[in-house]
Amino acid sequence: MPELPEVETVRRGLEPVLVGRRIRRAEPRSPGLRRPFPRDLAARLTGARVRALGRRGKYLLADLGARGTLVIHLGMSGRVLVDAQPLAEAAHHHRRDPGPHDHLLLTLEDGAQVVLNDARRFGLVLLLPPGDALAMPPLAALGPEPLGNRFDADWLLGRAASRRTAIKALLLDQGVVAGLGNIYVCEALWAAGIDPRRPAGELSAAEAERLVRMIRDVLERAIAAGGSSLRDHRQVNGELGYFQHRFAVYDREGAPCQRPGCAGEIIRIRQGGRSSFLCPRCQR
DNA sequence: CTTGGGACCTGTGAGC
DNA sequence: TGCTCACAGGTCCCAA
Repeated sequence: MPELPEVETVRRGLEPVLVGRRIRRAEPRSPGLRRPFPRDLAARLTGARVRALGRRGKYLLADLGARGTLVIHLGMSGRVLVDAQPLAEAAHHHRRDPGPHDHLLLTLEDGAQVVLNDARRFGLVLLLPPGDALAMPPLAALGPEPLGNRFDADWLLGRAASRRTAIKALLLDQGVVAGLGNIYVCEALWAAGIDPRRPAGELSAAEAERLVRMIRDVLERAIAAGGSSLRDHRQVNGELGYFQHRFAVYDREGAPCQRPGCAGEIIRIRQGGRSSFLCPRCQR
C-alpha cells in the first residue's frame, strides 16, 4: 500500500491524537510482523509520552524522548486506525473486538485508541534507543526526502551516472530517494514524458530537472488527496484517499493517454517482476 | 557491483 | 456457487 503520500496522510491524522499524550496501555496482539516485535514492547511503551510524530521516507517515527523512537513501516497492507476519545464508561462497548490482523493496540491517557492493522504482515515495528534516530539503521541508509531541498536534479544525475539500470528501478531504490513506490514512480515518469525502461545513466540534465519537478508535483497532489486507496490504504478515521481517481497511467492498461494531443494507449509491462504502466507514444 | 528472481503473507477479483 | 490462478502501495536475501 503505502508510499510516501499514504504514510504522510497517516502521520497527519495521527499527529493530533498522539503528540503530547502519554501511552496508558500498549497491547501487542501477535508475535510481530516481518520481524518479531521488540522485547518488552508493551513495557517500554507504557507510560511513554509522544513528543513528536515524524516521517522519513515510508517510515513513521514517534519520538518518545528518553524512551527512544518508535518506528513503524506499513509494508504493503498496513493501516493505522484511530478510535478517538471514546467516553470512558462506554468505551469497552463501542470498541470493536480486535480483528485477526490487529497487531498492536495503543490506548492513550485520554482514552483514544490507536490500532495497527496489517493483513500481510510485511510491516515493521522497531524501537530505537534514545538519540538521533535518523542516524541509525534502517533510517541512515535512506536517500533524501523527495520533497526536501537535498533532492534535486544534480543529486539524481549523480546517482544515475553510468548506471545501466532502468530509471524506474533507480527511483524505487530508497537509498537514491526515500518514499517512492510503484504507483508514484509510474505517475512521475509519465508526467515527465520518460520511458521507465530508459537506462538511468542516459538521462539528460533537462530530463532530470523535469523528473524531479514531476516527482514533487505528483507527491504533493497525492498528499492533498489523502493518498491512493486501491485496497488497503485508509486514513486514520477510516476514510479512503482519493488520488486513485487522478491516476494518469497506474492500473489504466488499455485506457487512452490523457496528455493533450497524444492519442496513445496505456500499456502494462513487467520490470523486475512488477508492473509498470506507461504511454509508449509520449514517454521516450 | 548489478540485476533478476524468489520469499515473505493474506485477500480479492476474474475466469472457468 | 465454488475452485484456481494471478496479482497487489514493500523489502530482503541469494545466485548468477
